[in-house]
Amino acid sequence: MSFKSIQPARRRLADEVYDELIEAIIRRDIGPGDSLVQEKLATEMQISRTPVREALMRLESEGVLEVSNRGSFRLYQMNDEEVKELYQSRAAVEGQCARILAVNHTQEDIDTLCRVVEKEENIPDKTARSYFEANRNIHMAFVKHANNRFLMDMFNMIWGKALVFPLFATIENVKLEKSLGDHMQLIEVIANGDKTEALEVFTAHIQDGFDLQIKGLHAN
Amino acid sequence: MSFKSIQPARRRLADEVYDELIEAIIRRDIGPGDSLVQEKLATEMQISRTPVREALMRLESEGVLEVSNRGSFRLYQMNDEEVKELYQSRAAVEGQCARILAVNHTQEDIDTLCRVVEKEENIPDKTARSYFEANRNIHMAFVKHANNRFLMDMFNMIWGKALVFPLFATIENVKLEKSLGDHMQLIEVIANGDKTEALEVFTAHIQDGFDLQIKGLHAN
DNA sequence: TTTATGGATTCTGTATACAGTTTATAGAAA
DNA sequence: TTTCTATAAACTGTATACAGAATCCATAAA
Repeated sequence: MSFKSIQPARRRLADEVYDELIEAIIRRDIGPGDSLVQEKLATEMQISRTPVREALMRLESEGVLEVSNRGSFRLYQMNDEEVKELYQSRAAVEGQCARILAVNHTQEDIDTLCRVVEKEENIPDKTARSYFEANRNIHMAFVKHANNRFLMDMFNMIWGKALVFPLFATIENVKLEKSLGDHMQLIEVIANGDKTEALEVFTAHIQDGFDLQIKGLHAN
Repeated sequence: MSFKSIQPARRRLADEVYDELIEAIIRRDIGPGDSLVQEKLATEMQISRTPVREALMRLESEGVLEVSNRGSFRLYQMNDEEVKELYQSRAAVEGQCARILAVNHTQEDIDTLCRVVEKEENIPDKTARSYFEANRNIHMAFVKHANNRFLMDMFNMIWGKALVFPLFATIENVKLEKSLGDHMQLIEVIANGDKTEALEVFTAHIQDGFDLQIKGLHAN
């Protein structure tokens, strides 16, 4: 008999670099306009250019980076129209998850989701980053319970891109608690079992998030 | 004044390899079980391992390939459950496009879509590949008209994965014309303007496609 | 005959070298 | 001063070299 290996694939240096770059973007160590030069990053991390290059190309294919000067990379900057499109695609993924969950859920699913929401809504500090992560964790819980690998992948793609545009800084001046308090109603509509209603409620909730986002973007 | 360059990014050798590999998968030159060895592919294409490696890693991150022996790659094989999940994610993306189009379309959109459907439903030969491409082109037209970069990206991701599992061979023994004839009704429901109805009709259509797929998979 | 064990083989991951391309710079021409 | 041009600098893209990990195979031990 044989077990499947726990680590599905060998961990490559490129994966470390990938994670590190994303962390740096969230920390705002990498800002818009910064040119990401392979050689520089490589010497900073004390490795060769090869894995750095691989990580950069992956981030490009995911839409986080774009080609700039001399073929090197910089952060991709979204405009308002693209932010709208991003939220529409969120509604596509999470709305479908709501439909699936409405039709197909156990009492245990509901209980788990309740616990997640209760835990996450208790954010430690009122920074935009805490809000962002609590919100993401809650929404991720819904997607996870829908049990669909591809919807999960898409969710991660979308929330990966989200960190690109100046989310943290811009949203700081907006009432965050309001939006965070709305999540229980999402669980209720799922428990209710009407898939069409579930989709509409999720879509409306995401639309609210979009409105907040835009308000934040235009506040400065 | 300055124009944006037409080719958005420099074309890299890795991109060529990527395209070539996908073509090889569609042609069934690369089959399930085949081990894709970097050195072998590189010498065949008369280039070095570097760009080959980059293309393989990209296909892995997209879920087309998975790691096999000694860390090299092979085709990822979906099981029935995953095929179901794939179709659910199609419904998420294309259902949302239908909602967008129902609310927001011009007469010109409708006319263009009609032309596309008429043109594509006239497939030259009755091979599974022709059917696959006609069907994809029709559905792609809807997504394009929804004017959303991210939904378009997701559509491509999904249909990229679709070529992985034995779609062509398995579906050959199923009535293809039936499904291909249903597309006009999709345009009608959009023209009708009810977004909820539009989503339901699209979802049902995709569900039909799934049923055909499963029938084909189990016919041999 | 089956089960270990050591070593050859195969193939990847990472580093490095080098060529080619794009941008910046400085000096000449207008 | 402005505009062009040639040269240098900055980086990338691709090839190659090499170390190390996983697998296979042959041989020896049980």
